[in-house]
Amino acid sequence: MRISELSARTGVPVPTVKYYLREGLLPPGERTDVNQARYDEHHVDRLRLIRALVEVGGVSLDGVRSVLTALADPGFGVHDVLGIVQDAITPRSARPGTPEWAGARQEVAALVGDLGWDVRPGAPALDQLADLLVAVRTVTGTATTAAEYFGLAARIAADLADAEVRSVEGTDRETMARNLVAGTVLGGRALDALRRLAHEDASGRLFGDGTAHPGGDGTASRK
Amino acid sequence: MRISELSARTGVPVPTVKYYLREGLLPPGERTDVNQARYDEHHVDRLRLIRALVEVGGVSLDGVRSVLTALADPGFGVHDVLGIVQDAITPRSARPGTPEWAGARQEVAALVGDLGWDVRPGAPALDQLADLLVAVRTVTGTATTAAEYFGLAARIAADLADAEVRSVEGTDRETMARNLVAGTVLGGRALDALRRLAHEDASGRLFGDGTAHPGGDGTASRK
DNA sequence: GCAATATGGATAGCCGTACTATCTACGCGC
DNA sequence: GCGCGTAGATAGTACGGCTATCCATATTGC
Repeated sequence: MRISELSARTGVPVPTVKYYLREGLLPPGERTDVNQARYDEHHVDRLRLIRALVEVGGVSLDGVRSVLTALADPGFGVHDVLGIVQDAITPRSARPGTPEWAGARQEVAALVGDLGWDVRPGAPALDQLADLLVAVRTVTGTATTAAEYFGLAARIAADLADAEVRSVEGTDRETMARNLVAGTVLGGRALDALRRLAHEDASGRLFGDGTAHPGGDGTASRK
Repeated sequence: MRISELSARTGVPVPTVKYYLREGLLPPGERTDVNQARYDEHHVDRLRLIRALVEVGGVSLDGVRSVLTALADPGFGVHDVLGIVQDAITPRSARPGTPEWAGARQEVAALVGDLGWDVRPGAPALDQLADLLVAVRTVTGTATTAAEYFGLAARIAADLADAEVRSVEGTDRETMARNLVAGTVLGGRALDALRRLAHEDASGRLFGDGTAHPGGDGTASRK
């Protein structure tokens, strides 16, 4: 197919497709002439994955590029691809170097050790957790420990992660890796959105003033 | 205190503090002369909250502004403030209007109804979940149902949300609301980071090749 | 008392990200 | 054979979040 059909099938404007080609997010089409190229289903899939990661997952184009590169390279196993996508979506820590940060980072490492999780010692998520611990202490003015603040969420995350990772098992490497990427990025957003809704429900039961939003019957039951 | 001390106490550069003042994120200091103003502890707290939300929480300045406005207005109850912060941090849906989206949105509403959650029918997180369902179907090429895809995460989110909301109870409105805001934003990031680590652990057990982490920062960028 | 520095206020400029527009030379399809 | 589509290149745009500069006035260290 030509670029206009690629655009029509995915809903991505032609100039944007050209831009992605320039940026190396899409492999060039098969050249049939000096100013003609042909694209195939693989391009459609790629483009759909890019848009899902960017629009719904909020991943930067730079992050998408490194993920796609790893996906396309059979030298990377499924587990390697996961590490790469995590590095691509984890914000880099802003304030390493202060003593309180170093302490927080230490606590995080200890917590992860206690949980028995086998993760890269340099995983950026560890730094991010240190950032978060510092931030929550600064904002609340309390001396919350890592175990207090992260404990419940960590146990819950372990259960969920197990189920999610197992759910992609069983197909070929490419499909597993792609689904693991989608699961990591989109699943993270989903969990966050669900948590917000659950917060709203819980907050309404605890702090609500009884004025149910129009359409509700005012009873605040659950489960 | 004067602006330089405010800057020193929070680590925020003076020009940025001025910018926040211009943008209405910080209330003006108490004027003592034609070109002198005084700031107090309240400004320090505000600034720390702003930086936590922006740097660690990834919230936009626009979102921060609406949150701070609601926090400062005693007319908003704790539950109202939560709704406002959620609206501020939930990305607006990109593709409403297509039939598949409408169907997904319908399914999401049904799922939330089944769970017995009492949430605003127009909560943006519901639209976001519809986006996610459409995206995951597009990427994987399967017809996953909302219950399948969201079910486990929803139950888990409910447990966690309950504990989190209860943990802010018991102080004055201002403190509760502030901690609920911080809990929503920072707690969401924390859960996401923990989930990534748990994914890494689970993936290593299932897909790992046994070669334990040999350094490397994992980034595979270009340009 | 006085120079050096800081302050508040305003305006303008910068940087990165992600596109979007325009231009050119050529090919395809009726 | 003529108009639209295409590939490729270059340039421009929009937005968010700062950063720099300027000015008139205050404060501070000596």
